[in-house]
Amino acid sequence: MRLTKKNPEEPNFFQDVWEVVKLIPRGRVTNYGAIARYLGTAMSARMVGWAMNAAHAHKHIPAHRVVNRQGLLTGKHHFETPKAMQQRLEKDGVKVKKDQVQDFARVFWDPAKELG
DNA sequence: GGTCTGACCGGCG
DNA sequence: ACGCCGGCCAGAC
Repeated sequence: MRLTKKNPEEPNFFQDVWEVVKLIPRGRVTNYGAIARYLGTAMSARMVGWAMNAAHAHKHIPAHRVVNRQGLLTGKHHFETPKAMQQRLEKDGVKVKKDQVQDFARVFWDPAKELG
């Protein structure tokens, strides 16, 4: 099934992404693919990133808690300043070094696993 | 309306 | 470890 506007019955894809992102606990991070899998669009991880871009303009969403599969802060250039993402993560208690989340495996939060 | 791009991912050589 | 490729799908041009 597709979560697009072609299927009006399905909830809005962006909204789903944002809700999941809001549920990320403080001090934890997740990645685009995990969110995509949780929403049932495993191969559409790119759309999650694209949704994050839209989210940035919309409301206050902890977009800094979403990194790529390696734990790299690939989206930092889309924040107010390139350093904002890392600063917010460190404020959450997540160590970041050279755009790389430290102890990534440990702070990783998988919605499909945590939420069911 | 074809073509390219993207805050990605997994697989393969 | 490294690079390349195909897949996904919404926008921009």
